[in-house]
Amino acid sequence: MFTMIRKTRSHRRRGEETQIPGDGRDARKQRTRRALLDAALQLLEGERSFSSLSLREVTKTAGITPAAFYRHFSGMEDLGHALIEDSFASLHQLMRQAREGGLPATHIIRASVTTFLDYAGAHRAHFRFIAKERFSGSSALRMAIRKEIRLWIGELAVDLSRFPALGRFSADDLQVLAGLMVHVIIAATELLLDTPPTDRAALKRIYRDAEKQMRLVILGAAQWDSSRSKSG
Amino acid sequence: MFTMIRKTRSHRRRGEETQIPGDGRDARKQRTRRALLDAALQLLEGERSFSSLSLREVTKTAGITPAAFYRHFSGMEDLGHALIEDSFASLHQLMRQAREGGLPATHIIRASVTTFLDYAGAHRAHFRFIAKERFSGSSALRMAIRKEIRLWIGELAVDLSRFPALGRFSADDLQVLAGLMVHVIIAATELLLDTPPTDRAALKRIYRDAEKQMRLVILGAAQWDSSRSKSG
DNA sequence: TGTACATCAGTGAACGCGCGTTCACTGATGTAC
DNA sequence: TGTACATCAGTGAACGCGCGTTCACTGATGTAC
Repeated sequence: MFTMIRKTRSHRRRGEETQIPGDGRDARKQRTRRALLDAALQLLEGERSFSSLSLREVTKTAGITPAAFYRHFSGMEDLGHALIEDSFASLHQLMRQAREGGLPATHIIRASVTTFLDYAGAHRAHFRFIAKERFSGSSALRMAIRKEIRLWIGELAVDLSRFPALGRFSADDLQVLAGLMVHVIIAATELLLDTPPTDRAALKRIYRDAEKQMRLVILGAAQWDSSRSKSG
Repeated sequence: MFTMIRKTRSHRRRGEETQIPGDGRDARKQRTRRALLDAALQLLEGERSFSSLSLREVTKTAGITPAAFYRHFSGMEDLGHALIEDSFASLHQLMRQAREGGLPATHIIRASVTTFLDYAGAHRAHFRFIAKERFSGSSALRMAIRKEIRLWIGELAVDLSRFPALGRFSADDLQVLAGLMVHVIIAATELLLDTPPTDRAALKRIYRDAEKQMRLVILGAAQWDSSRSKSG
């Protein structure tokens, strides 16, 4: 009841000039939450896997006491799910940009591969977390990640269906094709994350090989005939 | 000096009829070592990742005291490396069989995919361990796994070079093609490991889709021209 | 505007627990002769 | 073959440590009037 009223942000009606903007109780809390997420990502940058992180070291890294953790998350599993949301929000943003901004019709393969790998390189911590937890996380975490990847494949399949050249593809086979493309990108991303950003030559090779593989897949797609495939 | 002499297995010269075969001190030790490896694999069957296993629970599962662990491994990291050896020995055996036994010239794609996925399904514990540690293991473990995968891709590239149809491929591009094929198989294997062996329909779909992807890749390869590719 | 009260993010101490590693030991197995 | 001695896989107790979680608390921020 009264908590509802409390939530209406009526503070900062006065003294606005002396108060640091966004430094209310809510803002502070959000900042601490962010600090916890960032602390976990930071600890994951190295060798460690999420399941080996302790609640105490995350709070220590974030600069709060262990008990305060529970003001934000019910436990480490909860924080893990928040990290997945965080990481895929990153990916969704990229997809939206690519769809709205529109990639060049020519060199569309190179542009797609480059766009994605650049983005992954710029969000290493998030993508590294996803790569690590995709197989070794808890069942719930793994399922959440797989759901997001399936979603991604589905969206790509829809995008692909708009290409006249792929008219011969059944809906089923479009999913298979999209799955293959996404896995080429995932494999390249995983390679990218294991390469120091300073090793320009290695990075270049990863980009080039991913592009070649994508081109090879598309060459195959151009020859594909769903009616000749067993269940397409 | 004398330890060399000791190692010559001169025991069981007498009393052979009462002694259980293979029950000497060495044999017992090997059996305990095996029990430790199996205990770790068993604990990894579920949600757990290797880095979250404790030395104590591995020894408990294996039925020995924690201190006895050190008679076999210097620590958990050491046991991890033994598990990788163990797991890839499994894979090498399959590769040798496939190369010697020879796959049918017709339906070779289906046969390859089926052979591999059947094998992975029959060695779930080993392949699950590899899938989990490929990204979330310690740096040394990850490197060991990547080395094995690179080796596998290299061997496949050599096998592929023998196909006259792939004559137009540069050595570089053969590696890229082999890499793509191996990744199709890895992606399917990872999907397989997350599917209960009882779900026949889901398994069938994984086999079918992997086969389609492989066919698509080969269709693309047939159209490929290395001389038209930037650096091939 | 000023005051009295409510909220609640973060504190610090405490708890019982499983951890990795060490150590002196036991007793079955193996070796020398 | 029998005996005396050596080896060493496995034991069980002990250690100090970081863990997750709980609790009563503090004090800055927010609200009511």
